[in-house]
Amino acid sequence: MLSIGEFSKICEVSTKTLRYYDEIGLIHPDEINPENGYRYYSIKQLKKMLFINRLKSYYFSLEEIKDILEWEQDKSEERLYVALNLKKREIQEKLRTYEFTLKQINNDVINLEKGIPMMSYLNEIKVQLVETQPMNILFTRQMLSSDDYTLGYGHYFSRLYEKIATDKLTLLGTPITIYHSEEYNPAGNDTEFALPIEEIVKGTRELREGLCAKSVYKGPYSELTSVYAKLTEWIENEGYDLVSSPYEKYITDPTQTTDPEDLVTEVYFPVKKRS
Amino acid sequence: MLSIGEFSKICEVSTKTLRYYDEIGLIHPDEINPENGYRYYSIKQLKKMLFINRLKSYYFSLEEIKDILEWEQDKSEERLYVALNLKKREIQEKLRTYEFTLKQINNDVINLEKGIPMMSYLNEIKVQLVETQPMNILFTRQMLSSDDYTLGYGHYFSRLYEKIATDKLTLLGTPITIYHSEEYNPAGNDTEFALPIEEIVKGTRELREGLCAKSVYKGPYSELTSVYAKLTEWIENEGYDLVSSPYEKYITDPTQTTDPEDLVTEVYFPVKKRS
DNA sequence: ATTGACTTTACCCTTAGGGAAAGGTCCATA
DNA sequence: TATGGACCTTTCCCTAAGGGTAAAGTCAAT
Repeated sequence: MLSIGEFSKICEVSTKTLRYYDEIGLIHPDEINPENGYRYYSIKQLKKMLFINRLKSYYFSLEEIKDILEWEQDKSEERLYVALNLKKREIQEKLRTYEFTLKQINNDVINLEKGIPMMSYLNEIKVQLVETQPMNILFTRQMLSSDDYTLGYGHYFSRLYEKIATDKLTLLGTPITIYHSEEYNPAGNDTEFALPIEEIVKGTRELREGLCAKSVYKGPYSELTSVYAKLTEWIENEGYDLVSSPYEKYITDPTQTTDPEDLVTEVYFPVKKRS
Repeated sequence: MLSIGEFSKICEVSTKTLRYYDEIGLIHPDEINPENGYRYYSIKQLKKMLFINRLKSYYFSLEEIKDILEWEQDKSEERLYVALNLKKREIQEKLRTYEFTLKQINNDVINLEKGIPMMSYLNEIKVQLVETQPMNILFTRQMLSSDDYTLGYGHYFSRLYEKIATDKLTLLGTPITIYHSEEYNPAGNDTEFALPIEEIVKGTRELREGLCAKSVYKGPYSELTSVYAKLTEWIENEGYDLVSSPYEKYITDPTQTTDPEDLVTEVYFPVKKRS
């Protein structure tokens, strides 16, 4: 039997950690002296502890590790195989987002080298007042959390495209997203995906004409927040009021555009002059 | 002036977050109604908030962001440039560790496909009892935290190699690391780097001969913990006692080996039969 | 005046332990 | 046998960046 200090030394895990793992039920000492509460670990527990360490190095949470350790012997290998593959994908996803961030930072660094301040692009966002035409749109409306956006967009738009194809409808323009939620809510936003088409059929509605404050933005979708801010600022300053849900028109096809910097999006805020 | 809800909606930041940022002094509302405590933000604060959001997306901590916001206007661009480059390197480092982890997971996945259980390599670690010869070593001894290991190793060994080169000494074998710390301590371990040489000069000492439990391990250094565990288990079972500090001999040169799986390391535990 | 939407503060919760305090225990040496 | 130092115990507070909920106050429109 090994005292907690000895076991700690062998596994290269602090005694604090061992006590914590005991507390959360991840690995209990083989024996506890009932008189003084001293923890004693057996040599056989080494393997379990090393396994825990390995899973930790794979970024499994302690909760996940606890689950894995509780799987029955006969099914554990297959389930572990599945779990490892899932974790692999998680890490690959993280890698992708880090790579994207690196690109973004690089962009700013290059700009700074040229003497362009980081947030100066805000001043480049121009707002114009336009009168839109009524538009017949094929739509689908959903509650979407911000995490699902990238996935959701592809999914819902492709369903709409599919319907157009199977029903032999006539596409009249680029995709549109309408944001119905009054305020930002990380849990989920009421979002409508739409495609302008010619035919009036079931599943279409009219997007009404009217006065809009409009901005055209070239760059990654992640910057669109700034466009919204700019438009809000503008209508405030110019004495307008928002009268219905803002919407975005994707001029470029994100699936066809390799560099996010080349994406072009139009943002519309339907407004009327404040009375 | 915008209420916290309106400001929250425009910036796509929750009101909770805004209150928290107020609390930690990251961004205070432009005005607070002294009667009811309501927070009011000005349109001008939008830019600041968007800047904070951008820095957050670059994985700056709120503490770091607070610092950045406090830099004086005239120096801020240069300092921001430096900070961005530092953060870039941080992210690149994370990318590298994630890539390494992916490799490791893949290794286990492939093994599982072949029906080899994840921790079975433990059973492959063989322990033998050997009698070592005395060795004259050129050494340097340091307190190293586990984070510094990879950097430290390169650094200290290259200093030793340098000395051998300048003093025209005769190298007799591969590098050795001796672990003097009795127990594992994340804050820092007493670590000795050594190279066996022929000449007895200032800065050399004798690594004494004697009975050792020895294991040879082929694979990444990150698995060496298991070898230590295995050796500890072995000396326990076979009735030996550790009599001085364990050491490692790096048979392959890590700077010359591309695949960590090919690294070969010998681990020695100086022992004597328990009386 | 009332209702519903909005806001306030306050308190507890999250991960994976680290640090420190106060006290009990073990073992080897004098 | 006493004692000192190393080791062990529990308990409490702390981390970063907010989320969730409750209780209470406030605003604007009907």
